[in-house]
Amino acid sequence: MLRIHNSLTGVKEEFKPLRAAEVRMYVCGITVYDHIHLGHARMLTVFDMVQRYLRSMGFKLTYVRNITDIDDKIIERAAVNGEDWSALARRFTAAMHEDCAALGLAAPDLEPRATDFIDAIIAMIKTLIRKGYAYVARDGDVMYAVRRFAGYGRLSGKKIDDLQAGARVQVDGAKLDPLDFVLWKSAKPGEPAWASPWGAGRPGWHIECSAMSTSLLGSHFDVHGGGVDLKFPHHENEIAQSCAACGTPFVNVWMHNGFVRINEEKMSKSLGNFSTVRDVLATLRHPEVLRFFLISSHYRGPINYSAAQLTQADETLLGLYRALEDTGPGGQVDAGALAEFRAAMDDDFNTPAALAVLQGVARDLNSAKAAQRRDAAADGAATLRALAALLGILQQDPGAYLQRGSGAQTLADPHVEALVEARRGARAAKNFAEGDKIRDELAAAGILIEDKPGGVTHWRRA
RNA sequence: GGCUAGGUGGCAGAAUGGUCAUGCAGCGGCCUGCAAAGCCGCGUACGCCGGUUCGAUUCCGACCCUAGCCUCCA
Repeated sequence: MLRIHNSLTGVKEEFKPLRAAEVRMYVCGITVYDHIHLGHARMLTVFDMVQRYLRSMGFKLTYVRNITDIDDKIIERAAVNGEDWSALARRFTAAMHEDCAALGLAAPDLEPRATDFIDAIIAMIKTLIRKGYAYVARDGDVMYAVRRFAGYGRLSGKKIDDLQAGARVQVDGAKLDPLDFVLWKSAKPGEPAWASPWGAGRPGWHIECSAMSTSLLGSHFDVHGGGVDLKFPHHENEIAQSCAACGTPFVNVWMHNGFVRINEEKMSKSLGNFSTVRDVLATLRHPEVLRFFLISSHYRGPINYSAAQLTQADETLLGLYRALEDTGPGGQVDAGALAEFRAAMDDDFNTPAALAVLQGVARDLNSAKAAQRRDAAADGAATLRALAALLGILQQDPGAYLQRGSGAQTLADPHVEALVEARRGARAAKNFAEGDKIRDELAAAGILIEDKPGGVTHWRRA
């Protein structure tokens, strides 16, 4: 039985999809005006993990993750670059897809772009106006009247009066209430614009997600996810829009992943303390190290990013790959380990606990290998690979993975092989001094030697 | 100021009212020509103060500290 923490109620609940054996999930994606950073990578990886696990449970999943390809930031950045805004959006969409592929993320089933849903957005705004939830302000923008929606603040646990008392929200003369938010922005000269009943303009950010999610998944669906920073106001506003326009409940389960922090501070574009995915990946032995780091703690908690943390993730992953080394295909998946693993994942996607199960399997596998119990080793390897597949890790060839290295390589593979062979010859002749000298040379070049039973020597990069 | 999530051993990070998390690093042992890897073993961790309880890291209350949201942000 899968239990998921629902941000709407604040507790873990048994997960029951609206339609039997079918799950509809929407996740707020990226605004494409720059390269994605580690914070985005966490969100993408978390919901990739969720997606894989739901599918492994046998659910027919429709996973929708949008792309915001029209936004103030995009327009500003394009102006700075002297670039066409849509060209810039396309460029960073392509870059994001490259990064996602590098991270080993399965593509969502649908990846709608806001600019392809202008008609649906306009239709939704018309409905909101007709039903009295929205109004045209005197500057021509269309605003949502927050006080008309009774449930406003339920998701974020905020009360409208508290929000106003403390925050000193910037008062915009065109708004009837300071908390009202924009649904349609009238275009200023030179800005991208679409025709609408309220004149040329573009959609506000919040309405995009309401229009795309309800268009593709229906007015009432199972799961909606995103980073915690979207809880308020973005997701609160989505609820207000979708419920008011459709007249139905909107989402059953809200999931929010925690932040990536750096020096105990949120990593974000506005603070300027972000590391892009591609920069970080360039320092790693394999993108899987980043994925492993991201799933090493529970998705709802914060994680603190540092190079030392990535090194630790690298070391741990290395150990798991070592266990898989010299194990062939075949073998039976251990039902007990699988059940333990699923129990961990069923508890609100407890990936750290699931990883602990993997470690236990790896230990047994190592013992079996040491004792030359070939069948047990094959079963252990099959189990380890099968469980890890559900998390999207340990699917590379172990030997190749271990030889990859994470820094600049000082010695090419053929040279390494030649030295390893020379050392083998020296040792066979009991010339240990020479053999150790070669091993020291290799170590100085970042190559580590491991002698296996039967005169076999493995090498790997530090 | 309002609201939310946290404070676990050297580090990372789970669970849990009384028995093991797990990993990395460290120490001892086995194995090895020596290593490495692996296996076995070891370290009396739960922010502070009260309360409930036979017993609390785990429940309740106060306090301290950290992060986040209240403006764009995954």
